[in-house]
Amino acid sequence: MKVEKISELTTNRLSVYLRCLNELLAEGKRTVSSDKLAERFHLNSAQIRKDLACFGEFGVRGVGYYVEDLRDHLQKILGLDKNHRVGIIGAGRLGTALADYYGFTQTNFDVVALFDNDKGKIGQRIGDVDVFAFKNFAKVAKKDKIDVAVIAVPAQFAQSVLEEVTKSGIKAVMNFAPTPLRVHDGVKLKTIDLTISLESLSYFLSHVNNINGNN
Amino acid sequence: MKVEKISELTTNRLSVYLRCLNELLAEGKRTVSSDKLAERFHLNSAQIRKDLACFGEFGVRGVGYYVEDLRDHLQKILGLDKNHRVGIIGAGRLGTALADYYGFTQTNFDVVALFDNDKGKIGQRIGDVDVFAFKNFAKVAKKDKIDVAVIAVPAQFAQSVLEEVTKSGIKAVMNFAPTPLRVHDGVKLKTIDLTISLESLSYFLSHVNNINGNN
DNA sequence: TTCTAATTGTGAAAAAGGTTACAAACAAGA
DNA sequence: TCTTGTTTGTAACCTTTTTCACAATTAGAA
Repeated sequence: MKVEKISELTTNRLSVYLRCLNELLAEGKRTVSSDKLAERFHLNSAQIRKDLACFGEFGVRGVGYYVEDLRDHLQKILGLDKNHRVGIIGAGRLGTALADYYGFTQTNFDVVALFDNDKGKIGQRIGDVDVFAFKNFAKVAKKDKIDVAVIAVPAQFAQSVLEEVTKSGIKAVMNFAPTPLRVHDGVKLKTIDLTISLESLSYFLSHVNNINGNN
Repeated sequence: MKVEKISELTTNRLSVYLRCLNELLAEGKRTVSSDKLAERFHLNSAQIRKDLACFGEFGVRGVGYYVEDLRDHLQKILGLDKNHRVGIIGAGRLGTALADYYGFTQTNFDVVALFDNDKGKIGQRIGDVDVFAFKNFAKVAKKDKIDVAVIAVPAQFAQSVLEEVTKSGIKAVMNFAPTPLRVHDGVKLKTIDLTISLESLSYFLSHVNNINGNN
């Protein structure tokens, strides 16, 4: 087992493995080999084994992995054994769509508050979630124990929102504003830039030759 | 200039460069060197030059790049000189949020139709866009010249939606369902999996030590 | 107990991606 | 025209990521 720095590519795959294991578990499978996993979900078996090896020896040679056992380990490794409390900044279409995104409600992420500057939105209730004034972020975040912030505001406000959020002690931020942001050390930022994805897709559309399938 | 296969990492960066150039253009800058570009937008100058070199020689030694000229080239390379017509499948919260996503309206992507199976939604108008029955996708896609499909349906339906969409001749698909999909050759699929991003974020939250800032 | 078949964990090779460093090219001033 | 200073385009190098290949380990059958 290596204690080195784990790359984001690896953690992304861990999430995929977890999903696969849950599926197998739902089918009542008790054990699975890295080969079977790889074949069924179109992954690479050596990579699965290597990724897992970063965190310990979970398999049994000659047998494979115990599905439930490995699932539990992965959940723990990914920090999904604890609940996370999410605050979304920006109560526009995207923000409110995210507020009841299946993935949030599905896993251990509870959206507990929306924030906005628009007086018309503050005080409203969207789904199960109240909209607060963003200027009260720190206060609400503390009271509601928010540990993940989602930025869903226009690009020009994103950096200052991030600063504010960071100041209040949040360590994990997901950014949907199509702009790169600077973060302080110790804060993890993940940006999902739809503009980049779209434009990149457009590239492949006008170069249909060089396409190699997936992703 | 190399005609090799261009990686997605490169096309993603091209989109970033384009954004930077537009910003410089708005400020009235006529030329820019790769060094200045890199410094200002926190990129790497050699990488910029290398990425551009895949498509031609756009710079002038001793001078740099002509901002407007390079912008136009990048737009062309990314296929953003033509308009794209987007159909979104799934008129739920996410689908409708995407329908008036700024990035779509902003760039050359027009959302021209939403599709759903829900009788209550079919025939409605959301923003500027009509909701059609998904079973009529091929027909509407042809009539409205849709060339990009966005999948915003629950994971269990995503694969069959993709098949249907592919059958109607669409070559570029963006998938928001948190599940990997299989595509036929010649179709470009880009999946944005929020569950993976969230769970990966969760990992870094419970391992706050190993954090190295950005992305 | 010994043998066989399966499967892990991992070092070594290969591929992909990113950075450094510099010759070649050009602009502008002497 | 020649010289100086700048900046590109790219070859060489380095790093990271992925894949290959196999010794080590285990379960179960003989």
